Amino acid sequence: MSDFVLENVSDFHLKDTLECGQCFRFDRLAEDEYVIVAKGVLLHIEEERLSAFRSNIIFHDTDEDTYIRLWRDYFDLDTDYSAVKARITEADPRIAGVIRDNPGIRILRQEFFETLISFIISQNKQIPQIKQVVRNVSEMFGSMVEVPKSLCAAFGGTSEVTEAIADRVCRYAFPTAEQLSHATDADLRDCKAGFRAPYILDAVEKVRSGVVAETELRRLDTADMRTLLMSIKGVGEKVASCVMLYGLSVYSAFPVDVWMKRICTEMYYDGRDVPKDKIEADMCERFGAVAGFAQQYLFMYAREHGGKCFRRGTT
DNA sequence: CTCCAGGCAGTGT
DNA sequence: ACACTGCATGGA
Repeated sequence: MSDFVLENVSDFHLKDTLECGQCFRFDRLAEDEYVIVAKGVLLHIEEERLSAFRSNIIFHDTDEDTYIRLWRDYFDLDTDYSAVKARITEADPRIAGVIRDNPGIRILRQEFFETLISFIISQNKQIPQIKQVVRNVSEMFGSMVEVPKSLCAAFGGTSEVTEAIADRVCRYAFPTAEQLSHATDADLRDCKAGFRAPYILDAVEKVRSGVVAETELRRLDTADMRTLLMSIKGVGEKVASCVMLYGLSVYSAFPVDVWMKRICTEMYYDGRDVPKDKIEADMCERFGAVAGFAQQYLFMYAREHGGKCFRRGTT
């Protein structure tokens, strides 16, 4: 199978989109080359930067039909990000600079169940550790995915999966609710989920039994959607917002975590300490239907700038 | 060693 | 309504 190439794409930067904290199922091969596992498929993807704002995107070993069926939706390529950016900038002109620093971030349209479990795992953990636990869970309970030929070639092999690939790349899809229903508390602790193990079990049971069903969630308005999600143990305000934004593509959601609180108190409350739910309500009012996009640009900004300051302070 | 990490549930006022 | 604490695990 040959590659599918999307030429001269704007508002798309693979690295920033994957590494802005919304997704945990990718492995980096090189600066602009990644392996992503989603929708039960392993994607070997590469970006060729033409300029600061334009790229070719190479979907290795992918035919056009698969691109249309899976990846166009996953990477949100039908959304006009210049319009999104215009609406954000209209709501707060100061964010223009933040967007200019990371103009290629997109909100991935990820799968609901995987997003739910992943963000339950995310609480009180750092991103590399979240990735590791999600990978452990996938390897223990998920199905193995097919490794494309281009990936073997990238590792110097011909067609067989080498040790190097197995080591660098997760080759297991995230498990379905049915598959995860076989997990015990001890299994999940072996995956290093720690105290989140019972939360995962509750989420799996509610999804598998239909108490929390994706189709029903999508029918509900955002308030009821959020309430239903929060009926799961281990799902609070922040995790519910993340599941809505990343796993159900509700772009009016605005997750507020420590980073978001940090930057919002600086930008909007003159450094005063404001509760997170108040911040969330205010930002949703300000940014409306594009709040989720605004949050993602701000998150990247907070992590880069805030992170640097902290590292300078401690070393 | 201690402290903290994309929080949340449980318990106390 | 709000403040405080414990929580598994690993890295700084």
